[in-house]
Amino acid sequence: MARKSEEERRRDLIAATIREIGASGTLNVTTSQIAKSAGVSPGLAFHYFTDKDTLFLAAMRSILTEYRADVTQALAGTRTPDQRLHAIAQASFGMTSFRREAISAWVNFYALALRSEEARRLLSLYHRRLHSNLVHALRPKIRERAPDVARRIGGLIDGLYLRYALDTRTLRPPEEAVGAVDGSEGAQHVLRAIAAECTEVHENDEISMADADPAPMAPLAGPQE
Amino acid sequence: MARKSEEERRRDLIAATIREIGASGTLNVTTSQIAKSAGVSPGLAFHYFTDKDTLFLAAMRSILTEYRADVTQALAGTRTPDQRLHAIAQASFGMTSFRREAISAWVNFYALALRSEEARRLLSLYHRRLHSNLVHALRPKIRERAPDVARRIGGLIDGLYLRYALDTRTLRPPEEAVGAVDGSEGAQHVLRAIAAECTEVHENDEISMADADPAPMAPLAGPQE
DNA sequence: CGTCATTAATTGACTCGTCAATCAATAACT
DNA sequence: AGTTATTGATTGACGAGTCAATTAATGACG
Repeated sequence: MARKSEEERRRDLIAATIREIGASGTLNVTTSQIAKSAGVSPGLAFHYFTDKDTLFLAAMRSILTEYRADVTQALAGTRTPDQRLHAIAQASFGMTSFRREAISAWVNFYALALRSEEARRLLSLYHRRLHSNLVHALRPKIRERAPDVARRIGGLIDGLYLRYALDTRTLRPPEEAVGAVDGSEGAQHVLRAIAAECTEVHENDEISMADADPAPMAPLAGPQE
Repeated sequence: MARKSEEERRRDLIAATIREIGASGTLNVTTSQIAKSAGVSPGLAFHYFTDKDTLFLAAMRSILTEYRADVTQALAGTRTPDQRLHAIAQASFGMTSFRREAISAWVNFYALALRSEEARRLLSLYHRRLHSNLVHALRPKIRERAPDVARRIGGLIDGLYLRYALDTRTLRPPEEAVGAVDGSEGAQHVLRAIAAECTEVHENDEISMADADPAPMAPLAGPQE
């Protein structure tokens, strides 16, 4: 047997992949670069991963796992629905997701989803988890309206993430993060949107008694939930 | 002189670029492919565009121009703020933006923004235009809250676009658009979010008289506007 | 404790294909 | 005849994936 365990090598290679994608901003990174960054020979990457795409997907799974851990941790101490919503917003715009490496991985991951079924599966897994977390936190506040609202909030999180992540000020790899945009502003926006949605639901509930709107907001059922 | 005017050739090449990016889902398209698709020899692309990235950016500018024309047209006949908001939502999720080619261009464009300053400039141009349109339409309804709300609605549009665009059902290039997801659902969501935001603003205005909240929603000033 | 055989990780030179960009030749036009 | 678009063969570089050789472990046996 040789130096390191399979487990460790895979981790090293995945970490190197994320690092290199982060540095270059592209999936056009050579396996040699990645191997070098991981401190191994070019050939070894193919011993552990069948091809480049497999390696990328493994890297993306790793990013998703990190994000998931972040969310889980943030949700851990929460008791109220509002705390849970706050936790989700914070985690989505937290340092973990705003490292240049994570941004690069995410954006290129979206592009990969255009041509890789597996990437799309992974993406929809993320979507479902986020949606489920949001619904769980929203249900106590707005009952059956939770799924519908959650779909918008999920979209909002992704959209704002992309905007802040691709802001010229956020990028710039060196530590000269001068006017750096962190995610907290994004999290603020998300919480306001949630507040607005919840206020409106309550408003409508009160009014609908007197108003008797025949079809107050049709279902708009989505794929899951 | 030869067959076609410079103007025409450029258009052909740009159209071919968009077509090929759409077909492959990647920026990894060879200039030969593009040239062939445009009906010219491989070398000609470099006569009109200095290099590949320049060609991509020209293609993206073309997509943005199309989108802009769509929005402009949709806004043309409008009289009320609500009509304007409806027009923006419709255009953002209209057929123009949901062709596979446009989706592919957009998603890869986001990825390009990671490494190209010029792409980022273009992206922020799009952001500013959208924001400005939204503010213009929202101002009559919610006055000074328009810019803040517009930022969220803009983010929501982008996020939902990405979600519907990358939905497995939306993709699939052939015309077997069976359970095809079109954008209208996305547009519905955007309009609901706007409704919620506006309701909340009015709600707050009424309440704040009696309630006297010391700092009701701090400014959250953004880069533009 | 050595030493040798076995097993498996690791290496890195190599193959084979690909592609961006060039450029000398040519065709189309005035 | 002169000008300019257009061609397409070519170059030079690069990169994914392979593979035979090498190295490091393990343990069996003396």
